[in-house]
Amino acid sequence: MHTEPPRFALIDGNTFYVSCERVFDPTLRGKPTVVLGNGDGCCIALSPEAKALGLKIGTPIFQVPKDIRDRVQVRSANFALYGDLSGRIVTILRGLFPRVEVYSIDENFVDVVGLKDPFATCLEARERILKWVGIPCCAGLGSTRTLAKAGNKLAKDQSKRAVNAGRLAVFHATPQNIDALAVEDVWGVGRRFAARLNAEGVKTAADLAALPLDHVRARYGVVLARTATELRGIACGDLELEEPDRKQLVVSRTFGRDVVDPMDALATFTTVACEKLRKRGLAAGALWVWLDGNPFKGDPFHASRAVPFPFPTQDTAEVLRAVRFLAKSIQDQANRGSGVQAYKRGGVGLTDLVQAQARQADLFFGPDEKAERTMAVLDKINAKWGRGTVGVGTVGWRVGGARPGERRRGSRDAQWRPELKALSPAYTTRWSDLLRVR
DNA sequence: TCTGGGGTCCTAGGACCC
DNA sequence: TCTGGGGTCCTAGGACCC
Repeated sequence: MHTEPPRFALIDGNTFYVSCERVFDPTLRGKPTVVLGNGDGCCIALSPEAKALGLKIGTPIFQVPKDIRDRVQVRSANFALYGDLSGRIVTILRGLFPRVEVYSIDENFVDVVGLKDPFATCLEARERILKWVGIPCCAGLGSTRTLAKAGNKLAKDQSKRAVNAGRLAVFHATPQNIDALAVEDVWGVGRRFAARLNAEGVKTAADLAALPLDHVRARYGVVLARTATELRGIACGDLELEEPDRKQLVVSRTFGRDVVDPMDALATFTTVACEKLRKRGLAAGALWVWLDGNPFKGDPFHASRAVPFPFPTQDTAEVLRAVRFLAKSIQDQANRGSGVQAYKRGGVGLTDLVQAQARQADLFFGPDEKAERTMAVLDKINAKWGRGTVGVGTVGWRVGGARPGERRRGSRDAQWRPELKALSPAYTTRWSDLLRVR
């Protein structure tokens, strides 16, 4: 076991989505608050007060007893807002630390090597983020990223319910002080591994670190062996400063109700997927499309189709043609029996992604340059005037830019778009939603 | 005739993350 | 009535090739 000075810190926002909602709606502070996922379905974020009422992440809100539901504040997920606040936090961290790895929407790893007092700098980061963005954070320090993660969790535990968390919001984890951390709370240990580890008497992070590495390797694989090694203070990975290129890109949704004609939904997913693709400078070598029945009504229907493109493409129109073809094939198969199949979920996946610049044209196939220039213009217009201002084909467009949950009356997309009843304004990313100060 | 053995690619499933 | 979405990596087994 080594006790090294900290090399990394993990800084993250406490119950991030809830905290974001509270920045612009202070009436939520101190009240049990939940943020719901797509279609106002499941709880995806809970304030501590909501957790205290017994609510759990992932629970469908309609299953929560009414007397409890009446006591919680509910918001629909507002990812435009969360993403924007997340970016502001990253900017603050870049001003304090030499290297920052954006790990997720609410977590950042930073490099603390060479800082005079890493603990104090983490406290400073916490202060600035609280004051300038309004989000309370915790920080974990460690000589490996896994230990920094562990420290973050321990900081959360020890600062819970403290009115002014202060120094308690930062914790330096070492191989010697992680016995209070349950093994299921270790980064890299999920439900399955936790159950198996518990069964062999491994209850804490310290127990896992003490397990012989070849045993971990043989029973659980190389990934968990790395985790165990990192808990001992031996780093197996550094910060990842460059986001690696995506290998696949998926857009899928549960529909607001069962729909018989899923094409409008799939066309919308295709449009969004291709926009993301071009934004990243990638092209898709293959496509897959899938449709599901409603498992909650006992319909296990699932079918998918895939097709490669002759040449990796960025062209929404080309992808859309292929999506229509595959969807029709699924529907034909589904309707061959008795009755008409209805769908509750569907998705579009782009795979075999490559850098668009690096595509090799051959004698027979190359990029459709005219189509791709058209797409570039389309992206520019949508960037300026809002997503969905212009598009390809018959997708349900909306002038001025649509937000999730906004329906066009009488349009076909009203069939599948879930209605969001409690979406907060896009305070920071939409001029018309700016807060007014009287 | 020799029916072995090693390499590679693909896919499906399982595990994890947020 | 209402049931989240988007990723990665590893491994085992089969197909295929030489």
